[in-house]
Amino acid sequence: MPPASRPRPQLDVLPPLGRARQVAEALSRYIDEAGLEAGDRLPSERELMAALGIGRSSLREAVSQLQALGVLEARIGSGTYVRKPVSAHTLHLPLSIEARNLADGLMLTLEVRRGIEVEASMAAARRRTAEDIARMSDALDEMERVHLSEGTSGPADLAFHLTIYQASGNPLFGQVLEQLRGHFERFWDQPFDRPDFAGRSFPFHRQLFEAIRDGDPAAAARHTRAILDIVEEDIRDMSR
Amino acid sequence: MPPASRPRPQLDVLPPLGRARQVAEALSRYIDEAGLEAGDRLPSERELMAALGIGRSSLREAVSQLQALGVLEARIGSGTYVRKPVSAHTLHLPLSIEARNLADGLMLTLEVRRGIEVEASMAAARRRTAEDIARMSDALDEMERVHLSEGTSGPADLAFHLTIYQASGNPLFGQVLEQLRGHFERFWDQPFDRPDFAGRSFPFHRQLFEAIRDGDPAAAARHTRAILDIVEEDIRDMSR
DNA sequence: GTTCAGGCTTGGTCAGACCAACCGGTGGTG
DNA sequence: CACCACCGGTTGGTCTGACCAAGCCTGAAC
Repeated sequence: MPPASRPRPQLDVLPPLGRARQVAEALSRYIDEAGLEAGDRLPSERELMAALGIGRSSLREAVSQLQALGVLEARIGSGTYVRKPVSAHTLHLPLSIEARNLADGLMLTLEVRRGIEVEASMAAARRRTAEDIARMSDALDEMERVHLSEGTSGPADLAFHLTIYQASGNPLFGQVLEQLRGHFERFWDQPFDRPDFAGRSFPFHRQLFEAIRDGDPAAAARHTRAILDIVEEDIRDMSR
Repeated sequence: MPPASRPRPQLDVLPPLGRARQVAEALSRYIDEAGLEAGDRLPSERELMAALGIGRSSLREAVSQLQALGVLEARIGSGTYVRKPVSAHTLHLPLSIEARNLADGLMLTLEVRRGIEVEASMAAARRRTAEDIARMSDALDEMERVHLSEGTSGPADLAFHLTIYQASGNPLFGQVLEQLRGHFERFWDQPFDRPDFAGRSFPFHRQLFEAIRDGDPAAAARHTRAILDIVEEDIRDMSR
């Protein structure tokens, strides 16, 4: 403690906790204020560390954290890119699940998926806007077109479901399901090798759309269950 | 194994992507194999980097990532500690939620919770064993006892729901919901300040138990929804 | 106009150094 | 004997500077 005559030589206490956290927050704020969206590029690390007045280590640790949180993606020789836009008020809640169980059973993940997927459909039926309906309708048309012309419709199917998650008004649905789907599909080798995989679920998609469009949560839940029940059956068939 | 004609000087391609990822995985494996649990201490950074044969930067970036994922916690002058045990097979799904105010974040996570919670109750109603029923019954009795004597029942309520997750036969439910609950309760400061919080959900718990015991998935889903609806209303009330 | 080689940029890694907070033992003091 | 101030070693936190490898981009050669 300095003498009374000279109370304190302006000792602004440094980071009470986590310099990397501060930097990560600064980057988040930058992403928000600069209006960066998914795919956009951040300034180079050298520029950032100069602008923030910090060493490269600190900058890199912050980037590393945001990378682990799925916010950023660094590509060597190219730059650092935004994967999902964030702001300074973004709250991160990382979940961890033991994947050993998943390896021998995607049925377990499918069950969790069903719960979330049903709830998302119900939320969409309650909150969908006119734009949501238009988006879903377009995606559904495209999906049916691809399905009829090619017999299968992997990406188009995903696109349709994404519009549903979007219509739910709760971004968490899309985030959870996106990753769950990712790890889900990684388990079997050729999800689209069987051109008729989950093909029987095809007609239910329009019913699901109509239920959401008409604002009928119960029907939306029912049709979502029907689709996932078919997926479940087909998985059982394929694993025999 | 030196090549016969020396077509290649053994050029094991280095990290295709992410050295930090490899290190983080190595640390996860170590935590698993060493049987470390929450609160246990890791070797010092100097030891780790020597043992792994890497520079400190790489080690620190990996630790930084695991820290962002809530797995580790570094305390300066003391060491690095485990917050939640993981293994090499642990799957991380980082969620980000844009929460201008707490109540919004609460509602968003609650919605996801509801989906999973309902599905877990239905699964439990389908698959519960005699031991499950006994466990649930005990937990319910204890919860009711605590509730009547103390007016509130946080931990006992959690214990009851855990028996449901267990009865579902799907470990993923427990894993996801446990963490979702954790984040959930961290959002507001004094979850148990209001002794009557979610108190109205009290009677529904026995109905939920009976539905699961009787193997009635539809009723189980209904009562689970009723409980969470009350939680939702109370959140709305408290945030006013 | 196409191709490709070489240089520049960018992220990735390493090494060494110093700082600040913490921990534990040591020795003095009551 | 109990207590506590002190001090040095340990540990995470940060900075600097250097080098590497992969992407990219420009410009010369064909």
